[in-house]
Amino acid sequence: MPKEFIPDFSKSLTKDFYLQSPEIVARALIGTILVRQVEDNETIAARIVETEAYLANGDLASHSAPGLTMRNAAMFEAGGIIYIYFIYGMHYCMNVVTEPEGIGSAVLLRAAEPLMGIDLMMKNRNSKNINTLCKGPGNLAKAFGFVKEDNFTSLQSSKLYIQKSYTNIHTVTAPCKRIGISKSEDLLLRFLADGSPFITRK
DNA sequence: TACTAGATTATCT
DNA sequence: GATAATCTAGTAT
Repeated sequence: MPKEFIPDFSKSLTKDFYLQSPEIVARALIGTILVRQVEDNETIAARIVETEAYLANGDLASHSAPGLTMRNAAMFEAGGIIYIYFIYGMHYCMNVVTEPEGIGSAVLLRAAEPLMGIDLMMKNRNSKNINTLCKGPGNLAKAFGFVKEDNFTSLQSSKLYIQKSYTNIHTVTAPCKRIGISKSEDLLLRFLADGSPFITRK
């Protein structure tokens, strides 16, 4: 960890950023910091080290592929909100919605490096291993305390935002195959912070 | 280190 | 009624 992280809402990513294509956003999010304020003024923050893009077109693995449904509605909103879904009967996953309204794309946050509120993350995860607190989309969402009620939440409020990175401690790897999908497997839409010990796997 | 099974339920066909 | 953008613990190698 290079230096202490200081949350600063004025450095949060703007609406325009989220209106870009999911591939651009997924790559650019590596190294940025997800910040969430919880009730008693405690702050949870973690540096994003792994993302996957889910496209509006030609991507059968995307939840948006079958068109608008009850579940994926958040993906069809304008970029800059989050899409939370429940999977395998027990896990939530957290996505950043991208592109303008009606398109249907998002970026799945798969792993992050805990920076602040680590005690709270440990409590949420019921684990003391800092290396795995936010490793994997289900774990990341759990560490941050995301639940289905957080679906559609804006990323442009002081309660929840993504802050620009202030150092480039990692380079972003060339895109590779996404994890855990059975359709459109060959699309290279997964981005990693090179050499980070917090990513799910090489 | 590598693979496998089991947990468990909202959502869509 | 089948499936799923997962995780963990267990057993095998």
